[in-house]
Amino acid sequence: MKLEEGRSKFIQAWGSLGSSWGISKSMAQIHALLLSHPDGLSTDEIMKEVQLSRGNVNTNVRELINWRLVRKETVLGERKEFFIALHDVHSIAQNIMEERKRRELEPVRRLLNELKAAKFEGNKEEIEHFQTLLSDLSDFVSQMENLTNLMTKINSNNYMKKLIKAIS
Amino acid sequence: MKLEEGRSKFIQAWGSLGSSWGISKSMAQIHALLLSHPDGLSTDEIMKEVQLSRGNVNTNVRELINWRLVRKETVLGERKEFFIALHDVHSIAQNIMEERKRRELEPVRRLLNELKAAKFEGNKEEIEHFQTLLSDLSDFVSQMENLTNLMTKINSNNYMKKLIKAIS
DNA sequence: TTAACCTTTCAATAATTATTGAAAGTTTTG
DNA sequence: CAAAACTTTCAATAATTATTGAAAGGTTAA
Repeated sequence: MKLEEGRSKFIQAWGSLGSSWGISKSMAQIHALLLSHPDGLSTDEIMKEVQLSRGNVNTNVRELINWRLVRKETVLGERKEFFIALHDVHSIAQNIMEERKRRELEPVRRLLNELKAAKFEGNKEEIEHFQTLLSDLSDFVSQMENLTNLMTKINSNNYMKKLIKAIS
Repeated sequence: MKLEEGRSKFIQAWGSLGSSWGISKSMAQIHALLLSHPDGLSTDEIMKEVQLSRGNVNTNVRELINWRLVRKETVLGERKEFFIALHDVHSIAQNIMEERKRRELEPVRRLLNELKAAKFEGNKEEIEHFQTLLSDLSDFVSQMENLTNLMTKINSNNYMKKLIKAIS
């Protein structure tokens, strides 16, 4: 298989997988493209390679920067900006986990805290069941947060990585 | 606050949070409703409570059953079916993780395996970079899988839960 | 200062995904 | 068997989300 063909396959497939990750196809494609080009690409190069509009590339590259998966770089003597993917897979994993925590867990936490603070009136048993539910869900959220933190630890500590694998 | 008000707030909010979890609003609302009713509800009761069409309720309840978050039950002497949520939060967490693993990780694994098996022709350095990328991403996927397994372990073992919390 | 070059914004449009509701299907009951 | 009670399906429609591209905004170079 030609390398170009492999890369292209990767980019296309990564794009469609993006949707199951809650990420837009364009964003995932651009990410895949940049991951496969160690030296970074300019907006126009990205547009050409993945066949997307300038606005789309601009938006999604900035979103990738928000996720800390891509950084902007300027080359001496060049006017335009180049975008370079973070290539270390542990950092990628960590940034994705952190962003997902922020987007998925924090809003839940906020809701649960609000409801846990309320004083309810009504049928005693029903109230109790509802409050148990809230408290259980809180535990769940905490557990997910712990797991995220644990992943950070794993990344920075190879010994711990082996420990985890061993007990898993 | 009236209990009914709290529940309703919970159901509405859970619904909008659903989208950040990659779950449709209706599915999340129905799930929240069933979580707050220990004895289960019938299709018509769900329709009434969350104001959704029969078709929508049917589809999403069945999706919740696929996720193993809800089970169907028939009551002696009643013709209709009742839907009961899984109320144990550890099992809920585990089923969600497993479903997400299946949806999010497995397709990536398939793609990576396919590409890793290919023999590429082209610039040597570029090929090497691309293959390193593939292999790194494989490691990432494995790590996520290990984390999922770890969570299962945590759930079945309270001592391990404390261990994780301690080292996190 | 102005032209060239590049980035950003955003209203319009397209694509995707969710929802409805009526019709068809299924099972139970009399 | 037919009617009643319920569930499932699915084409049509609505709602949401992604994408375009042209115009506006910046910045640098001549």
